[in-house]
Amino acid sequence: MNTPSFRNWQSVQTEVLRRIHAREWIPGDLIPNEVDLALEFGCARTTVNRALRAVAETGVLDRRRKAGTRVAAQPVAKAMINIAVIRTEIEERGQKYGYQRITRNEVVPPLNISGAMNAHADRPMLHVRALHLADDTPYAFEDRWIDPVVVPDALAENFETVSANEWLLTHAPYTHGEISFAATSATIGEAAILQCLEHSALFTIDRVTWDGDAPVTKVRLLFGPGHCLRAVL
Amino acid sequence: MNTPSFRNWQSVQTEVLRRIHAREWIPGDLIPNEVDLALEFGCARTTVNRALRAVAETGVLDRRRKAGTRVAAQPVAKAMINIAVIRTEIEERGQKYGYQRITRNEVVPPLNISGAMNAHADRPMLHVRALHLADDTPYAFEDRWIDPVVVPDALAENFETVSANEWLLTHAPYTHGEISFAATSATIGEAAILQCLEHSALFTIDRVTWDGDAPVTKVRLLFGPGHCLRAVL
DNA sequence: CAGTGGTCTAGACCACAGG
DNA sequence: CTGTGGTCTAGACCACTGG
Repeated sequence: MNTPSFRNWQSVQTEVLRRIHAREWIPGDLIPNEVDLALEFGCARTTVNRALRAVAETGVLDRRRKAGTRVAAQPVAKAMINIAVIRTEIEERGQKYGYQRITRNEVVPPLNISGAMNAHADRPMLHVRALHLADDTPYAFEDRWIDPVVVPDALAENFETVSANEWLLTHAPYTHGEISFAATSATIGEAAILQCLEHSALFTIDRVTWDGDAPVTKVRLLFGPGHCLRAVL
Repeated sequence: MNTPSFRNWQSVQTEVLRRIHAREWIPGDLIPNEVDLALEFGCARTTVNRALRAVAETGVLDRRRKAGTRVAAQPVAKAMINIAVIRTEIEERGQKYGYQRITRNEVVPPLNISGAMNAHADRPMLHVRALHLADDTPYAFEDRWIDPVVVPDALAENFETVSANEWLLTHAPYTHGEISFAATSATIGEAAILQCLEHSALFTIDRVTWDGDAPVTKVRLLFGPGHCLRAVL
C-alpha cells in the first residue's frame, strides 16, 4: 500500500470524503483516530484535526471526545445562506437599485411585534415602511420596527434616501438575532405596493436582532412573486 | 494598560467581537496584524489566527493576505440552515410522523426537470410523489425525480413505506448540490393533497444533487400553509 | 519586493465522557 | 480510569498580493 502523502489539510479532507463516498467508511462506522490517521497520511495530527473538523462542520462526520469520530448515519444537509444588503444584492445582479420610503411613524407596536422583539409592550417604536426596486420594478417591501431607546440616532433619520436596511448596519450593532423564512399570501395593501395580485404567494423573511437583552429592530421583508433564495450544498 | 491575558481562541474571539461592537475598531478599519495581536494578548499567533478565522467566517471580518484584516463595512449576515430528514424534523418536535406514497412511475421527465438536473432530455426517470404527515395532518408534499442510471437500486424500491427522502440518504451518495427556497401558489391538485385552499401560499424547497457530473435526484418539497424555516444569526 | 495571512510541525497538556 | 478529540505553543516556511 504505497499511500501517497497528504501534505495539507485540504488533501486530507478530500481523501476522507473520498473514502466516505466510496463506502470504504460506511455511515455509522467509527473511523480511525487522529493519531492513526496522521501516521497513515504521513502528516501531523494537527493537520488531520483541521481536516476532520472541517468535514464535521458540514455534518458528514460526527465527533465526540472519547467516543471517536463516526460517519454520520443521517447527515443533516447544511446550507449557508448569505443575506446581504438589498441594494448590494440587486446591484450584484447588474440591475439598477431604487428605493422609496413609504411611511415613517412613532407608535406603540401591536402586541405580536413587541412580543417577537421581547420588548415592553407599551413603549412607542419607530415604524418605517419602504419599497426596494430593481430596474424600476418592485422588488421587496420592507416593514420595520426600530427601538428608539436602543437606537436613539434613528429618530434623527427620516429614511427618505437611505434605507433602514442599510442605515442600521452602520449605526446599530447587534450581538445576535433570529431569522425565519416563510411563504405568505399578499394582502390587498401589499399587493398594491408590490404591484402584484392580491393573494400572490410572497417569499417572506422575518428578522429580529438584539444587542444583549435589548431589542434593536424587527423587520419583515416581502419579496415580489417568483423571488427565490439560492444556496449550494 | 494591564491587559488581562487571553489564553484560548474563544476568549480572543470574544475580545475581538467586543472591540468591534464597542466601536474601538470601526467598520472599514484595518486592525493590527496577527503578530501584534498575539503580543498584545499574550498568546501564540496560531491562537489569534484561529480566532480571527472564526470571526471572518461569520462575515464580520474581511481578511486578505498582505492587505491585512479589516472590519467588514457591510457585513453579510450568514445563516446556517440545517435540512434534516423530514421524519426526524417532525419527530424532534414531538409529533407523530406519517407517510403516504402517492404515485410511482418511470417516465421521461418534462424539459424543465431534465434541464434543472442537467440530464439527457429523453431518458426515462423514476418519478415518486408522496406525502409526509405530522400528527396525521399533511405536512409536506414531496415530488421527486430520480435518475435510475445513477441510482439503479431505486428501481427495486417501491417507496411505499420508506420515503425517498430517507432512502436516498443511505443509498445515493452525492458530491454536491443546489438548494433554493421560494413561495409558490398551491395548484388545485396540490391543495387537495395538502388539504388546504387552492392558491394558498406554500413554502417551497427545490433541491438537486449530483454525483460528480451525474444527476442523482431532484426534489420539490411543498410545505403546508404557515410553515416556516428558522435559523439563528 | 516585502508584509500579510495560511499552514505545517512536534510536542505537550487538558477536558470530556465512555466503559 | 483512560482514550479521544480540543487546544496551545514556538518556530518555520510558504503563497498570495498590494504597493
